Amino acid sequence: MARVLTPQSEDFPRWYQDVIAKAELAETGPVRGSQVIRPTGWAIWERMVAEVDLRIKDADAENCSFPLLIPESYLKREAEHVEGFAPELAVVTIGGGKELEEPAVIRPTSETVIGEFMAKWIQSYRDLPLLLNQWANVLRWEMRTRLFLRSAEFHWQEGHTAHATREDARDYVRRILHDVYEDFMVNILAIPVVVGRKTVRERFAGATDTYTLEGLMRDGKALQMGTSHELGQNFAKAFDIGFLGSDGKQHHAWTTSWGVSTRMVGGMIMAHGDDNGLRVPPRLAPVQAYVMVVKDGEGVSEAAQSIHKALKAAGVRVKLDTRTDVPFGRRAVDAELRGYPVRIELGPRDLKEGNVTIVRRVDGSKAAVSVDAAAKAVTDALEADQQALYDSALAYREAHTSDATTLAEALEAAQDGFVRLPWDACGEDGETQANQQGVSVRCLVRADGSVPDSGDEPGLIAYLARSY
RNA sequence: CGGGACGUGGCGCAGCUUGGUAGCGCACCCGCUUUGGGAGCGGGGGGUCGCAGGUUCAAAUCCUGUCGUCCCGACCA
Repeated sequence: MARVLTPQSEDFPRWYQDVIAKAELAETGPVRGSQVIRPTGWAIWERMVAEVDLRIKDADAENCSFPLLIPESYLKREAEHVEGFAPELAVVTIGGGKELEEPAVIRPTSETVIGEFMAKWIQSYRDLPLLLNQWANVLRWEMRTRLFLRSAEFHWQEGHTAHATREDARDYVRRILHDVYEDFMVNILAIPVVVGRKTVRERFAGATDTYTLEGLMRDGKALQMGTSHELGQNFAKAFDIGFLGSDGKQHHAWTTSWGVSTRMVGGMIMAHGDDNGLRVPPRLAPVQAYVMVVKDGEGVSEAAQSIHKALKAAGVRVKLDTRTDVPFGRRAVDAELRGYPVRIELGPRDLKEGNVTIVRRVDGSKAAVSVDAAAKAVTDALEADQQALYDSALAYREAHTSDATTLAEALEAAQDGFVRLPWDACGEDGETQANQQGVSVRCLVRADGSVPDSGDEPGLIAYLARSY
């Protein structure tokens, strides 16, 4: 078999770029840091959107749309927020050929505009909670960019909510963290995640508490797959989001924000991909089954049509390929690069025996199955391989997670995956030292693995790793 | 922002040292033969060499300026 991609073991970043190019997922745009997402890549993102959106709605948040441009003055109202974002803002100063009275910032995130409007819409405790979400693109002028993982412009969903009490805000942030994000990542993306709390240093600009979901990529580096923040009353005070309580007194609301982005596409690629290309988890895959006519003749295309129909009827997302003028090898390699979970090959040779060949992307296995049993075999394979991908990602993570008792030990082990180190043995000074060596504290968890309410709880465990 | 490199058909590159008006691989188009792991042969289309200026009879090649991109570092939900 001809070598299509740079092997992961030879040069992982190169492999990553190769897959994205060869599978035609995306390429860089004309302006620095911008990216063009091609149909194959966008289809994967659309599936992510569909699944995450379902869960967001189950959490009772409603979708809406806020403007791309934000008055510059809004950003300045929350001190830490401006400080955090100022260096990466793009600002519009001219409109219609005239200098604008007030420059408009292209949104890097929308806490500020949404806060402004929440203030208008909330009068009473009866208006709370207010649960909003928007699917949007945002812009951050990043110094160094990589397709999907860190692009200047990227697509995401950003949820913004306001609550009457701190407890309610906290509960909601946790609900999003677990019921929306963790559930999606584990059950659809098939990526195990460490769910925890960010240290003060890694906290979102303007938040009081930041939570994260960290995945481990196949090169031993961690990737933040999503975050959820408690903003306390910081934004409520800056934007005057107030309400009259049942006690007849005026209060500031407690707000939250949370998001996942196109970065997850990069995470899916790096958590599951192998030297033959993508391995897209079946439940996520825009194309789950790829029906391929190997060669014409002897009723082959009729059989292909009927299998295509049967699979569709069984609820499988299926693509039919009858391009017999394109060589077999090219089509097989393309299907593997794109990570279609199951390929059904039909040719006169198999059909003579009443069979088709079923090829599974996860383990590369090939099996002859009778035409009648094909649909069932495909749905069974999809289910089994969803689990198989999760199991292998979990096994990889377990094999690349170690325990350390001292910082020095941890820094050594962090060269190849996660290290668990008692937070007491690390601390903020240790975190600074780790950062200097390219290692960061990804998050803090309790000894039982649950998410801490505060960074000051005794007995916390820090997860350290190199990261994207 | 500090250090390094590079801009030549769609992509990847050679040519530049020793100026003479552009070449290779892939991709693309046509034809025939092929098709169970990126097919073979033959034919063909497409670039004025990032941009501007200069030297020269003559510039992709030399000089100056300029713009852009990439890599390393710093920076970074």
